[in-house]
Amino acid sequence: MRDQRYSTELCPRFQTAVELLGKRWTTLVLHVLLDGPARFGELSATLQVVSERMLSERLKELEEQKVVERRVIPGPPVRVEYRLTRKGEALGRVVRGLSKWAEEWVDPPALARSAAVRQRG
Amino acid sequence: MRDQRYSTELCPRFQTAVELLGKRWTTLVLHVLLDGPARFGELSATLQVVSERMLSERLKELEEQKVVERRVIPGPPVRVEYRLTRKGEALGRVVRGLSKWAEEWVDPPALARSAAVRQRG
DNA sequence: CGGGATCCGAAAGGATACTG
DNA sequence: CAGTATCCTTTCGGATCCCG
Repeated sequence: MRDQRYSTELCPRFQTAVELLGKRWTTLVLHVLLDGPARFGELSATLQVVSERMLSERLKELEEQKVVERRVIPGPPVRVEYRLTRKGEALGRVVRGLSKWAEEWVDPPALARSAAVRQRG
Repeated sequence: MRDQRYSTELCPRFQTAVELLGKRWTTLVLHVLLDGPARFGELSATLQVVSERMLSERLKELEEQKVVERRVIPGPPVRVEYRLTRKGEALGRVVRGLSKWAEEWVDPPALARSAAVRQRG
């Protein structure tokens, strides 16, 4: 039965998750890190649509939430590697699920366009 | 191997999915609809943190993406019911996955640091 | 290389009032 | 009941410059 769970407080844990994945780029960053650890520069190069400022910000948030681990490799030049924690891998599986859903249900030509979106069988 | 897939174009389908779930409240709405069809007023009452304007906007987007179906029940009073489509149920399973992740990995005390729910005063 | 600090326009979203 | 319209504040995020 639907109740008041979401009234003012929501399920706090779920909300934390929502706010995390809800932020722009976060899901993309996680998706890339699913392929393995990467350095800041790599991430930045791979995710060219994401500015360095945003990338930095998102990584910091993910680190605070213990979703990614930041490892400094002494230099020079200093290198910094980011990798998913166990918690992050678990979240990554959710991201994979989203990715799968997109492959299965979102058809390429339609996208955000209006027009006729063909429904699958 | 990590490549340029995300350079400027990204995987378009995945990006569509990200933009959908990424919008504030969308995930919450889907989570509620997982419990079954609901009318606008019900959704609004359940999701008290979400303004009617936002709820309306998100529902319209979800409808355009064929994630939810809008059914008008003639009145008066006119009633409008929203329910997940098959596509929506599939996406809902992703949302459930996120919910599960939150239950399993997000510890309650940590939530205070994350931007709290905007209390309406 | 891997960021942080600042500025500023764009966009999201809340409050309120109104409508069919 | 199920939304719209309008206004106005808050936040987001891109650009740019700087630093260890």
